[in-house]
Amino acid sequence: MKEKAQEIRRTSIGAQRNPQSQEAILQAAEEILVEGGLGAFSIEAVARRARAGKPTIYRWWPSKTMLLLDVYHRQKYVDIAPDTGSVEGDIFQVLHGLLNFWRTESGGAVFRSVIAEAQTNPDACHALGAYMADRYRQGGEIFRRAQKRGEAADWIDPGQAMELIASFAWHRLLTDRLDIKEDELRRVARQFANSVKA
Amino acid sequence: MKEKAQEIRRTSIGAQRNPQSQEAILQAAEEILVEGGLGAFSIEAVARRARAGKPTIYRWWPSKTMLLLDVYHRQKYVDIAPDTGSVEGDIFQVLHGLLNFWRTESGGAVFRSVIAEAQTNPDACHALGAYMADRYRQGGEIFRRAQKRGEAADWIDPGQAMELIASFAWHRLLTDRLDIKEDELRRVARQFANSVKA
DNA sequence: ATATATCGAAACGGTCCGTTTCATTCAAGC
DNA sequence: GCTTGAATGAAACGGACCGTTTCGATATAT
Repeated sequence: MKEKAQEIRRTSIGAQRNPQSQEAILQAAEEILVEGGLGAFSIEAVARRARAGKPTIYRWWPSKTMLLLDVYHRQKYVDIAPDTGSVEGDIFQVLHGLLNFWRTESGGAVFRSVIAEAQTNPDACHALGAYMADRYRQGGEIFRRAQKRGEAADWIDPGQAMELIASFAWHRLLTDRLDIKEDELRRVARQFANSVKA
Repeated sequence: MKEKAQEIRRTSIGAQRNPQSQEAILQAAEEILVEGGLGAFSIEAVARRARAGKPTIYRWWPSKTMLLLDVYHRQKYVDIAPDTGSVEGDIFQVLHGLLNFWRTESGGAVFRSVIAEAQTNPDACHALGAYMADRYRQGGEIFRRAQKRGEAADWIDPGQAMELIASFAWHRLLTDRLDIKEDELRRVARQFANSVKA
């Protein structure tokens, strides 16, 4: 598991940022979040695992919160605006994709940590809010298409409709109930599809 | 603000728990959560504010998490199953009640802290999950009544429908967006009501 | 009267915080 | 080529909080 390259001590490469250290720090931070959660996430622990000095971390990340947000933004994206041809199909796809990603990849642990951090740190809360607003605007595409097809009512706010769907996924993530059965998830998707019907 | 009674030093009242200390500790814990959030919530801080000894706290609460959950369970309840005569009215009432309680009372700060704690502590997560399952079962009454009236489809799972509504409220709480305008909230209630229509 | 359990205060070793000091390494500028 | 200066990891600092132990004082229960 451990790479040889990580066992040799890194040192300065001159008057410039060492990308190997940056990568090692972000990597270590993510691993700690996945293995031990936000409770195990400390600058000391990250520095130890990355074989980096604490000043090196503090030089490039002003706080634990910012390092956490940086780890979060390195995560890969889940397609929040699939096009299956029907609203119900699209909604199911979004929910299935989100829950599955959070359950199987490292994304779940990282995102849980970001949300928890946002409850303590106003900066994290603001950053999270801005990011989510943008994603919901994007994801609202599902409903804009449905409105063009006449499948969704005009009074529906696409972004807000997407927020309701993501809210359900958040709730399952935060209560550790991502392992929803497929027929249950189909019923939820059906209900959400019903909610926008004309 | 500060009561005289809290300024005199409390002491043992014999071989039994001192209810004044218990009350002072829970009170101090709640105040700290409201004023400084979960980040300021430490056993040391609670002991200082309550003028209590740390061993006294640790004797009755095994961990910070359990003290937090105790504070949470002292909160007053929001009626999650009102009966206005229509599903849409009921849903609006539930959402309005929840958001308003979280915004104006101390309940919001405390609940945010519990959710955040649940992302770190499995005990808190399990306790929260069990509590929420029970509340959704109760709150599902709204939809059971609607089904009897023929206002809601039979394939709707009342508890699950209530979970979707609460999920939206959670999401607003966690992203610090409780100050939703009334007409927006009405649109959300309308959409949720639409989602259960036959 | 004695035993017992509680109370608050104080101090312990340990962890992590954010910062400072240090010797080392190497790019940039003269 | 030589000097300057920034970045690196290691070590140590004072401070906060952790969970625990010790302590003397208090008052119920037996």
